[in-house]
Amino acid sequence: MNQEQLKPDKTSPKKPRTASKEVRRQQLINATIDTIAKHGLAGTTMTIVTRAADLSAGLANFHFRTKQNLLEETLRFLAEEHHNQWKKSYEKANLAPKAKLLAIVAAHFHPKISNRKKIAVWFSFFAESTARAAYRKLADEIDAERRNLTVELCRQLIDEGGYEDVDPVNVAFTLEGLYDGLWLNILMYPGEFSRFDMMKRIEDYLALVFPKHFQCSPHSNGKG
Amino acid sequence: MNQEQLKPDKTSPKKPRTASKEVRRQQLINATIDTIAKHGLAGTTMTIVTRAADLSAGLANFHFRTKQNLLEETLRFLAEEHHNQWKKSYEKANLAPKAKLLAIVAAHFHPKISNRKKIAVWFSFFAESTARAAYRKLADEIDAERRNLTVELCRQLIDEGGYEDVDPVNVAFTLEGLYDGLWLNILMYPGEFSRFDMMKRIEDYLALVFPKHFQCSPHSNGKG
Amino acid sequence: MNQEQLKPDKTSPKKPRTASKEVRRQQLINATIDTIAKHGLAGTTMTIVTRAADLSAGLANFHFRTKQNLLEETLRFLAEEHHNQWKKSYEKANLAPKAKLLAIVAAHFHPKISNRKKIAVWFSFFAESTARAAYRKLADEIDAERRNLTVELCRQLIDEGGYEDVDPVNVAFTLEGLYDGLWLNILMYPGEFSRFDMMKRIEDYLALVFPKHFQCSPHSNGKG
Amino acid sequence: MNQEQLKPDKTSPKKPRTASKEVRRQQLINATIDTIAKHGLAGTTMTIVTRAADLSAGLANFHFRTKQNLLEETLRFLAEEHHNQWKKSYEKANLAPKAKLLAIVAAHFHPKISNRKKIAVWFSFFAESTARAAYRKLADEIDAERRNLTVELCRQLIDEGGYEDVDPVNVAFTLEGLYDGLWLNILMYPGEFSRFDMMKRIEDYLALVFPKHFQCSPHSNGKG
DNA sequence: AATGAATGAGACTTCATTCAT
DNA sequence: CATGAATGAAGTCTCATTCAT
Repeated sequence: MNQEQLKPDKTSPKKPRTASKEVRRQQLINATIDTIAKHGLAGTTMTIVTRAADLSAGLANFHFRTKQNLLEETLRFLAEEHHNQWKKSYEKANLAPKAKLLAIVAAHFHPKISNRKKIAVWFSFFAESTARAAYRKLADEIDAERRNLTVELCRQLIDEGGYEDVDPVNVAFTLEGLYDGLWLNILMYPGEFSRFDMMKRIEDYLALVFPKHFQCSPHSNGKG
Repeated sequence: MNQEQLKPDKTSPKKPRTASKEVRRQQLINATIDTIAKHGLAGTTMTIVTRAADLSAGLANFHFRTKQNLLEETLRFLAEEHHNQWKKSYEKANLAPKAKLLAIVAAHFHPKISNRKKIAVWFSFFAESTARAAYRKLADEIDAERRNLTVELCRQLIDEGGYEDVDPVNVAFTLEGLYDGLWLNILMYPGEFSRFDMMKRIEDYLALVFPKHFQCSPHSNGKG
Repeated sequence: MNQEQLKPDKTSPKKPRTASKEVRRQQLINATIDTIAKHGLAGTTMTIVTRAADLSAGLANFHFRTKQNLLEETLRFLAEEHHNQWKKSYEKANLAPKAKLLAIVAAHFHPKISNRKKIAVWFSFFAESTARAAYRKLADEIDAERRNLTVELCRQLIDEGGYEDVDPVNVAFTLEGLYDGLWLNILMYPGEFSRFDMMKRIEDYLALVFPKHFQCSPHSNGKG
Repeated sequence: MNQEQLKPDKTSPKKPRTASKEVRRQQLINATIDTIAKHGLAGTTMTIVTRAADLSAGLANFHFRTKQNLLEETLRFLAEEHHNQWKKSYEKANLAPKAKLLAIVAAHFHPKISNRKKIAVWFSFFAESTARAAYRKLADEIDAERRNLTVELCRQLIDEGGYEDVDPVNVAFTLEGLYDGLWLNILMYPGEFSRFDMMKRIEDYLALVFPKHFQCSPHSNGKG
């Protein structure tokens, strides 16, 4: 995994005492993700983060100035990683609307994006969003762009399939709700759901809305 | 609202110096909910909570022993309140499966249950559930009971309507995912969604799955 | 044991809700002794004491005004109990000096006086005597009277036996030192020494000083 | 005295902001000894200790983690200091048993070891030993080693002098009792006894037990 | 670029004492 | 005489941040 490579090998006799600004920043952000996932946002202290990064307390301050800033940069990193993930698949030219929609769904449940650790971090920030407007603003921006695209793709599917009664906005919001709800399942019931269970559940919903484009998959026990 | 009545009027010359254990506990739990909603779990201190309850710092310790215990009791209160809400409607005898299912949905979005303040608290606990097993256990228990009932109701609807391809377990989990995802919307986009928008979205989904029982509602802009 | 009788039977359905001032005071003093022995002076709180006495927090305040006062009264009780013990035996008329001296020794190691619980309390007060002059004053007074008597008795023994080289003051101080040192042994090595071991050790010393009056007892393993 | 040198001069414009771990630890341990002697164990707070050390409150936690740990390390320091003191004199090769025994006695009453301040600390820990097993264990270990040596030395003296009726174990325990009892005298009657008074009293006892080895010193008033 | 001792504000908690009942 | 909820000062400990090295 990415952050593991960056973390210096503890068994090696020496670790390099200097590294580039970017390497250190990423090292600390990865350690922050690990720590929030393990101890929760309330249990995340600079000491734990810097120890997880195998760096000194002073260095975190040097690179991020304040704890609050480190947290915000961590959220920004996750947001950008997420954004890049779906943007990359989505922008492959010549994809049909159906394939583009599925690309967004797949990105959402890609293991790099939707592992339990990162979901834990997302929900920590969601939970604090009432208290900290900065978090909500950040989360808002990426959601809005993706949702608008989803609305557009649904419109195209409606055109293609002639689904007269379907409201594209409604479908897009329901999809967004499903994304988050299923993520929460991954968080709360660790080990019970695979990414494929989740994607299947989304596709089953799409099959109901757009039956000419998507097929309802065969029964399963719903637990993967 | 309840906690407002309990909070003594600060302008009155005297407040009663003693009250029953139950009154004080509820007063503190209500103040805890207010505080988490306003400051987040990480920003919730005993000082803020007790000041919000207009009580002394020592009293919280007297009634709840530790902060952690107060938080857990607050979560338990919310869980029980939620549980009572849907159980009450659900148990009205002679209700058809469709009506029972709708009763559960309505309970989930009842203003007493799903106002922004309480949802903020729920998500705070969800976020910490990785770090604190006690939270997950509590949330688990109420979810499981309701989900099992939903599976059973779906099974009855399938029997009644002959929906051969519908997997009741799958539907139940998707519904649960939707509940949480829509709650998150209420949290993240305050003021944009009414409880009726949310319920309509659920019913639209049910209309797709069980078309003989539920009607898809007419178009809307999805924003309430 | 004394304090056990005073402590109401917890299994009885009712305890008398009122009792005389003296009974309650003694109940609380006994509970204080138990608590200091068990938790140390630093770990002794009014809550623990009153719970041990099976009484309410307010009552201790009613009877003793402050915690400090309760502690001092407890020390005074022990001091008086100790004083009465040796005074009673000592004052039996017609006792010879040797018998009187032995009476004082026996009183010091009487099970009512020198059980591990009470010794623990004594040393707690000794330890704080630097910080709290009141404790030292109290302990001083009883010690001085007894030591003066010991000096007088030694003088009489010296007269009787013609021990020319013996300094009665020196012997008295050494005896006092031995009393305390042996008490400390009882405290530090619970279960290893009986009162008879202790008294024998004192008598061995007296046999060395006053060989015509006391006999050195036969060898033992020194552990009782 | 040692701790005075370590304490920076408050009137100097600057004190060094950093020092080695060992220096700070010793500075805090010395301040702890001063504080216990002055305020008693129950009156010893971290605030008082750190102020006495002229250091910040947080630093004590940084170096000792908890108050309890600081107290235990303080006791350990005293125990080791004591142990080193008698071990050093004792191990001087070619000393006769008599000289070795006197070396142990002298170490016990050496001003570095048996000043009133440190004795106050010792008795504070003795008093709490019922409540805190850790204290007793620590005190036990050093006592046992020294007492065993004393037994051995007595045995050698008995051989040399042919004291048939003397039980070496008994003498050793009596000596230990005397040590502690005389220490308590130093604590309770400050200014009344010199170390020489104490040592003389021990030697008088030894002269009674081993008359061929030790001489009873001439009379004194027993008060130094 | 990096360390880690040091600070101090503020968190949680304890506990002697008060007081309405 | 008795209770026990309530207070609030003071205690221990945490932790983001600073700074000399």
